[in-house]
Amino acid sequence: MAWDTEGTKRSILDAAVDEFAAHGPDGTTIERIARKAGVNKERVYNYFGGKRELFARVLRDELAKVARDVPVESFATEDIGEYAGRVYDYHRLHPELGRLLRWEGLAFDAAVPDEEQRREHYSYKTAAVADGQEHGALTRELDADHLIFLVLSLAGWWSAVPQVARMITGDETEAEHQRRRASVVAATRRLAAPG
Amino acid sequence: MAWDTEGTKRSILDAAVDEFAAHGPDGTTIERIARKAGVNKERVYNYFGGKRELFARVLRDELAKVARDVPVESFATEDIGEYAGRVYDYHRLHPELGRLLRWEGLAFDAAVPDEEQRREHYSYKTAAVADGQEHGALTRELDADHLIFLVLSLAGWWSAVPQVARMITGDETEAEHQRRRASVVAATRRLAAPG
DNA sequence: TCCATTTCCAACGTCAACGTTGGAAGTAAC
DNA sequence: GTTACTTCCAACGTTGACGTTGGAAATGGA
Repeated sequence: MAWDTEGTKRSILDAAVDEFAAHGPDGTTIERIARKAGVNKERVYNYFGGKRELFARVLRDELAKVARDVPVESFATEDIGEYAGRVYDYHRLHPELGRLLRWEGLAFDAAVPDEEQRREHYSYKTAAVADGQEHGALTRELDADHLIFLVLSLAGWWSAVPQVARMITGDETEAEHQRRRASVVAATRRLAAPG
Repeated sequence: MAWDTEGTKRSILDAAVDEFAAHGPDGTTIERIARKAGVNKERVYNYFGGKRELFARVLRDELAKVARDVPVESFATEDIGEYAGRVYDYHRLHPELGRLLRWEGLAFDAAVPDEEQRREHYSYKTAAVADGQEHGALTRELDADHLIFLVLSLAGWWSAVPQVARMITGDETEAEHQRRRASVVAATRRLAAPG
């Protein structure tokens, strides 16, 4: 039987996303990742170093995905409310990213990997808001960096404390998800409207 | 030397808050809690059952504290912006609660302890918003449950993903905290303003 | 076909947390 | 001071994850 190095790496990464998102850096074991991927755990150490490095790699990959799937140029031309709706949709469809970010915030906080690169990633979003403000499409009452951050909070908080969301709003039926999305869009527009 | 059962329990609970907030349910070990409290771990099992029960107890205590320290009756008479500011302040001063809630959301989600009691806790807040809406002090564009939830998101997101906040807004100086608080208050008012 | 290289795994020693137990030390009632 | 009870801990066996190692199986070039 032929080797399939790339396939093995892919299996490991896929399993790692699941495990890290589900159990976090501490709760995840290399053994489970390896078992789930159908390989020996030595492969994980050999290909990706330790747990920490693997976590960083997984997070980097997921951030690349969201940047690809929910792009934004400028809120001078794009509706920021609809953007927030798309972010909400993304979180709902791919809960992993948000979970990974929150695990990271809880477990690491300081000493985040790839910090410089990620700072740049966010600076594009801030620039898109600043551009919208300059063109009069968004309020100037809030600074651009805070405005984008708060918009992300409206879209992301639901999955950050899902148990609280459930206790306040009731169970997560499909109808409730629609209602939530509509609230996120409406709230974002209220937050960002000029004048 | 005399026994001090209550004191021992207090020490354990205090240590448990620190450890759980810092490391979460998985990352926390009963051994470390016991060591920090200066007692044998058998005491922990004897007084509080296992790790899970202790976590539930700690969270319950912290929720009682915030309910006491940031009370609210009705947003018909109280400014919801200032309320959000107080929630922000509370999170900044007592990061434990937010961290515990996020650990809980990540580690347990379904199967939250004391769910009924906590649902009631939140229903008071929703009622305060509904009252504000009935008196024309708050917008009716958003449902009361979603509005309070989103307001809490504006106040809480900063500590939920502190690393993201840092990358977007820069380091957490005292000035930056002031700016954040002001943004939370302003954003909440924009979100909730009637008409 | 032979040999160097790469991929892969079973098995290992180490370490730390789990939850429990047997009994010592302290307290209170009589 | 004897008895009954409570508080406390040292020590235990068990389990599971860590990261490593020695070598087997597969590959590809000479």
